[in-house]
Amino acid sequence: MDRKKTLTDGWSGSVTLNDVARAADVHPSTVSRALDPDKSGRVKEATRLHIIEVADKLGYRPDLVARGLKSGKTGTIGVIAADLGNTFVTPIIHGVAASLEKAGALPTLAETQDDHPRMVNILDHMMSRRVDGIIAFAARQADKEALERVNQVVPVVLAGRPLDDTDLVQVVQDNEAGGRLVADHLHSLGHEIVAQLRGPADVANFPRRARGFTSTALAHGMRELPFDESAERPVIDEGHRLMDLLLDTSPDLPTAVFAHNDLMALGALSSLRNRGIRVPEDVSLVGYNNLPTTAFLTPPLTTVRYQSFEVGRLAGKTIMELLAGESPESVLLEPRLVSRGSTRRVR
Amino acid sequence: MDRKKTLTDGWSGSVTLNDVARAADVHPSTVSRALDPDKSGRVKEATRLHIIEVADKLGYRPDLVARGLKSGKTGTIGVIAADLGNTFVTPIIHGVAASLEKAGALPTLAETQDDHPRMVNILDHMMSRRVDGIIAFAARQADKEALERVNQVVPVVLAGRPLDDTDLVQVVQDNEAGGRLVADHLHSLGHEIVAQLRGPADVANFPRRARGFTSTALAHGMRELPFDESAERPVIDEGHRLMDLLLDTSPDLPTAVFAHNDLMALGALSSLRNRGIRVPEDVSLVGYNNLPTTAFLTPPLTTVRYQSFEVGRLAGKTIMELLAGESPESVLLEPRLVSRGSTRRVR
DNA sequence: CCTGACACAGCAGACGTTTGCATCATATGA
DNA sequence: TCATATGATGCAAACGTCTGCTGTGTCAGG
Repeated sequence: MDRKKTLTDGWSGSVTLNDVARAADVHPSTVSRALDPDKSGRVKEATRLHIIEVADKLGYRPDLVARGLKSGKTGTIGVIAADLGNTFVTPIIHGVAASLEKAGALPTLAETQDDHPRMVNILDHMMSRRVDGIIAFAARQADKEALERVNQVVPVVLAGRPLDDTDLVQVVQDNEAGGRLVADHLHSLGHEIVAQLRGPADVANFPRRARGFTSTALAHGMRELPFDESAERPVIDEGHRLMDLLLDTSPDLPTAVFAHNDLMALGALSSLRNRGIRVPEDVSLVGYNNLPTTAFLTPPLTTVRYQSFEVGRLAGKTIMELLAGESPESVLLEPRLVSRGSTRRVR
Repeated sequence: MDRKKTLTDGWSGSVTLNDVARAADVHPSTVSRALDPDKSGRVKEATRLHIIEVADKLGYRPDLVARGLKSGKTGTIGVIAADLGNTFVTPIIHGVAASLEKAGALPTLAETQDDHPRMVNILDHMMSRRVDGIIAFAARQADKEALERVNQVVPVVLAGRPLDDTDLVQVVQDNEAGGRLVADHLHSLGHEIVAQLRGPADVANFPRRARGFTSTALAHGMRELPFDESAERPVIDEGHRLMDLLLDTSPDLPTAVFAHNDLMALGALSSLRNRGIRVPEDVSLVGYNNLPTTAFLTPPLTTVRYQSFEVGRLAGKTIMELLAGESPESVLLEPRLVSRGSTRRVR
């Protein structure tokens, strides 16, 4: 029953239901029913075939805008990222797009740049566009209330970035477990003096990683250097800055450093290099996210795999389920440590 | 989870022009005019202020879907990528989003996976959604006809990936110049036997890079090893495969290899490493695109800077100009070589 | 006072679909 | 053969916004 008209077969511009109706000598409503798979049982088979033939010949394509106005559903999901320049988000978008496509929906994209007023504007704009739902992987704690308010009207799913104290459905990784994995790993290599380069404190991922790491390090009897400075944004430059700061202010040198994401690890790496500190001979280094290119660094970066594509895919799936009236649970994905050359046994 | 509409908040989506009209005790058309900056001169100042006040109090938000049906403009630009998993496209999307936002438009995203039928489906779907224009950075030569047909109805801009023999507006880099830069660079380092790892032949970028490289190499009297195999897709694995193939089949070893993009260069790098061939001591390696992490490889990768963000930004700007009835020219950006440690002087 | 100009606001018909209801013809059962 | 059920289609009213036209008043000029 593949009666889909493709552009390459010839596309006449804007043929409406009425045009088809006139050409097929029936009423527009009959055309509407004939073309709707759900309703087509209510039209005589012969009429239906005739209408379909005429529609095809004319190159009719339904106007999804008009349908959206009538039905209240636009088939569009708003997707909100913090920073499209961060390669971490690409796989998430990728996953979302793949997932939505199955349902015939399309993502529409905006970027908050981690700015709360911008987030509010974007939500406002998307509501005006009557998106059917929203997937946000840009949530900061400050955005919570606005997101929850939107959720009264259309489903909202948080992806990649969790939020504390909210009932919003979330599809995220267990960041605390991730932090624990890193501490376990370093402990198993014999490290005793460690430090963290923290990501922004109001993006819940980072405090959670920190918490998991600290508690486990403590449990193992490791010493974590007190260093509470955190990055403005989780980017290369900030990793560099924090590493410099740590080296300049700390009386002791850690034998291992946990940077809260791979980009910050990169910055830390170049900071260390600049000072002639070798990785992993002098200091072991761990990142987070497992960006595709980290395996090709020298040394290859030990990191924590973040299933970004999977997060996106599940977020897309989840929002479609919400739209279908189901009640999907939040998802907490398990992290996995990827041990490579940037960490090494001490002593 | 309970998802009933609450009609008491600003985003309920149920406050219409009619609601405002009723509350302000005027006709809907008057509200429409009062709220339209262009038409507001046709409404008495006092009435206008009153209407605005009421609209604000009720939290009125125009329904962009209804407006779109009436006006034929949706404020949405279709953005078509080949592979959202390729980090090369992120900055382009980023640039597009930044540029559209200024005009109050929003990108809506789809992915062809470099498959022609999918491209046709996507175009079809986007036309149904009545996008105002389309930016494609996924164009393969096979897609040309379909894209040109769409261009009869709404403006189409090609970004990042050019097309041969078309009148479509393009915002791309001068890939041939890029290829020339690489050959010049290798020549200046004294290389005489070189080879290319080619990207897919039907993505115009790659043959152009090849052409620029080959002609300049020839002009410099360098010898290019005959190796016509090209990658199925411009990804890490394919770079690895091609490098293996070259090493297995070529009687001579090149002193320098030009991989058509950074990801392929990464693959080539690991292929070389596996065989104990050192970079750059034994073979110099050049990539293309200047992905953010290439500078952190060991050795840091010599590559060609592709201004992806700028391409996206200009593509967005261009399509808005087309929508405004202007006639923007195609843009050809100049590449720049970024010389780093993966290439070295021979002899 | 009358006429015309003008400023303001209402009216109603689109835009392309969907859908409850009405209508008509035909088939069914007694 | 009549009444009723059934099946197929037409009718028209929406969805929320915009806009050309049609009234109203008010005011100036004659």
